[in-house]
Amino acid sequence: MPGRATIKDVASAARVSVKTVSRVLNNISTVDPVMRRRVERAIVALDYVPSPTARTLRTGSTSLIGVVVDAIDDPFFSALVSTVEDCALQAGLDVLVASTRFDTSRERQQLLRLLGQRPRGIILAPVATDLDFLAAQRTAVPVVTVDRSAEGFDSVTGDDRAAARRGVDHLIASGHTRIGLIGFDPRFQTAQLRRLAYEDAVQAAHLTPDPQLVPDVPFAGDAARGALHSLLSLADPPTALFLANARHATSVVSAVHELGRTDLAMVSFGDFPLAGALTPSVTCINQDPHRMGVLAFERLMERVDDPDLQPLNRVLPTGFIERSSHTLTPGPSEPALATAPTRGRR
Amino acid sequence: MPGRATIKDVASAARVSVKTVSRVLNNISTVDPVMRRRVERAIVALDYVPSPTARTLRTGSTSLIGVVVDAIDDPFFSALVSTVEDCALQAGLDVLVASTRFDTSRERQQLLRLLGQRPRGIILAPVATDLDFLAAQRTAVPVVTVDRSAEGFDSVTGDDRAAARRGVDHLIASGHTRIGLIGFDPRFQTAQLRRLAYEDAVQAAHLTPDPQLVPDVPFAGDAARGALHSLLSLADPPTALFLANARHATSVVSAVHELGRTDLAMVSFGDFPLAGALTPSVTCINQDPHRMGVLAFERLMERVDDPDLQPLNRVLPTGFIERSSHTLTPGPSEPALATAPTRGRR
DNA sequence: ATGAAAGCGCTAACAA
DNA sequence: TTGTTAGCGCTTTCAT
Repeated sequence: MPGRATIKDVASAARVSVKTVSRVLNNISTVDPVMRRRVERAIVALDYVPSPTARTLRTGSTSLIGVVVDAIDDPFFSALVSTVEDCALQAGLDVLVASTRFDTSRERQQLLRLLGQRPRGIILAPVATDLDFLAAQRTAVPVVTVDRSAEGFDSVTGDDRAAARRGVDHLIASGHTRIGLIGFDPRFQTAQLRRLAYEDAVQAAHLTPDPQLVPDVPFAGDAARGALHSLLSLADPPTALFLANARHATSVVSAVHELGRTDLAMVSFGDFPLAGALTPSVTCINQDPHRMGVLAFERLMERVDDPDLQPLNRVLPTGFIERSSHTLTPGPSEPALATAPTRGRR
Repeated sequence: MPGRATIKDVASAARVSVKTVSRVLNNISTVDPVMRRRVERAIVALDYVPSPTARTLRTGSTSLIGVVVDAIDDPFFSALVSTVEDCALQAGLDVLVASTRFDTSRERQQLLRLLGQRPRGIILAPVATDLDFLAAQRTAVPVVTVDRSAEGFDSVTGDDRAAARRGVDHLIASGHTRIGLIGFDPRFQTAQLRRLAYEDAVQAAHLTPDPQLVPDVPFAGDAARGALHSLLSLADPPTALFLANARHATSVVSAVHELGRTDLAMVSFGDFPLAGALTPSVTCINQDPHRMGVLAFERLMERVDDPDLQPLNRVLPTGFIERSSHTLTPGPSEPALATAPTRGRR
């Protein structure tokens, strides 16, 4: 095990200076073809591979970008990370991933770790609202936030409030007057916006607001099932559910099926696999993580090239997939049997 | 823009030598508490983050590991990556991700890029069978493969053949004699093993083997739907389907529901979200990506500590989740209505 | 217990 | 066109 060859070894083997080797490595045109040839042969002979570490230390610039999301196994974020990884590959960058698990201190820790790697930029789904340490001059790294925005940073988000309003309105239009909201975590911006939209819709339809219909559900863990149970045991339980995010939607849908309560109308914020195959099929607000990833990456590269850009908050329109779960008509409170009124899909 | 703080800045701010700062950073016990305190305050005050690059250059060892999988947005692999990320965080390592998209040349490219970052080790779901360049002495990096094995490397895989056999046997025990296999890509080891198991089962039950029941389905893309259609248009179509992986299972289940052909019996290799909420609920072979991730990571660390270990092929038992889709009884070819015989879940 | 100085492999000034 | 020299930020002898 002779240890790795260094640029010096190459230089002495080729009987040139290290600088000449460096020039060859960096494809600088002003190198005599003869020497270039000598250097190239030495490189091959010694199995020389340049050290990116040393280069980075010298130039101060890595080929790394960081991606920090709530959880890598969340379908929405795994799609996002996957897209970013594609973009990065094309741009010749490597991707560092880290997850926050909705925990601000873990987020901070992860961000600091990442910062240590001196990435060219970071794409972040922010948990904390106070990200000052990221903006601190001494540490400054280009950051684009996704899904949620943070003061002073570029962002690419969905139009949460408008989309959520549309979803709740659909439920109301189907005749529901008691609509539960599952997935409200007061700490998160998206949750807040979606809740505001819910309240707008309730108010616009002159329904009776009821805080009991909007339990707090922490993002982390599986609190959604518990929320469903407490909602169902209310004296005057909801006949419809607005599911504020796809993760909780998946839990709630599972629970609803286990309980045989498929008579409950539902709209989910965020499409999820098999939503259309369920009985009844679940109506969803459709976010596009791929597009979000592409736009965030592009913006990040713009900012890397010009750090003095004004922060830009890009809001993506969301789609709406009308399936059947929102149309369930609230019956006279006799829960229907396992298979609900809806049947006519395709 | 004062530039980043360095260890020197910290040292002069704390009025100690760089070595003392270094000692504090590396938690060396022989540091006077008073000085330690001074250093710690300076670190906070200056927002100092040590440079792993410089440390790496000096010590020759990075704090990076690489994870290379088929696709980051595959539920199985996103769970795996997520677990590895957790382990890495605990061990103080950062995670580089890359995807192969089932493409050997992309795999090679990704691996070479990763190698350039000098990671401590790599966890890889291999596509190519020839990974010699990874083992080359000068480049040698510890590698543990997951899901599939490769000659000469540690691996953590499922017991594909045994598990698949069990799944097909269940279908046969329910009375099916024409069983389709969807998800066979001849290029992949797991697919081959699962197909062998399928053939074992068919033979053991003295059924008539029929190659038409086993279409080639490339892993990449969405060829599973097409395979389903061609299977269904056979003169003597299958009454049951063995779905050889969770990705294709999701596609097929969607298609089956769109076609209203929920009378088809199914067993899926790999559990997936909502499998239990569908009607009928889908019986699954249950792999545990979390466990696989933990074991792969642990093995990688062992190998990092001792590169001369003998390669170890760890095979994980898989679970079996009996739900209802495998029990559908092959009727006299009159497709049942939307809701199949099964009903009694919970 | 602490510090001064050397050097990891590379590139950027500056000279020649 | 080519070579010399001085660091990038850190850890590590080796003194003190």
